[in-house]
Amino acid sequence: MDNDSFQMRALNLLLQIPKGRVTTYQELAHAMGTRAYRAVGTAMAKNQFLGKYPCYKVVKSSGEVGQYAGETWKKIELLRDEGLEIRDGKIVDFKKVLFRADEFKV
DNA sequence: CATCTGACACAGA
DNA sequence: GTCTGTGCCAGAT
Repeated sequence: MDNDSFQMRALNLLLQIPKGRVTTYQELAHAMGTRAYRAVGTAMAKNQFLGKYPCYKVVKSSGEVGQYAGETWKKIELLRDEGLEIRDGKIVDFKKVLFRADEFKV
């Protein structure tokens, strides 16, 4: 199915993130039961099903937006469309909009 | 099988 | 709070 690879599992979890909320590579990996936060980012970079999966909702644990297909500005614009406030590349009230690992559906 | 890479995270200064 | 170095995992070479 669409859930047989590490990458697909990560992308699938993105669909659970409500509008106006974001998650981090760390939390996302933790929700998958692994510590491969590096691999999560790498997986996204190799395959972005932009439009299919909201990969722009995945940011760094520090609250910075992070990279996005070499066009970080676009990631920021998309996040702003979600209603998020971004200040100098960092999400305002980051903790408020953060979708924690334990919030993901079991 | 060995080595490098990367949309990251954490510890130390 | 910042900056630098090291560790991490899965996939690619």
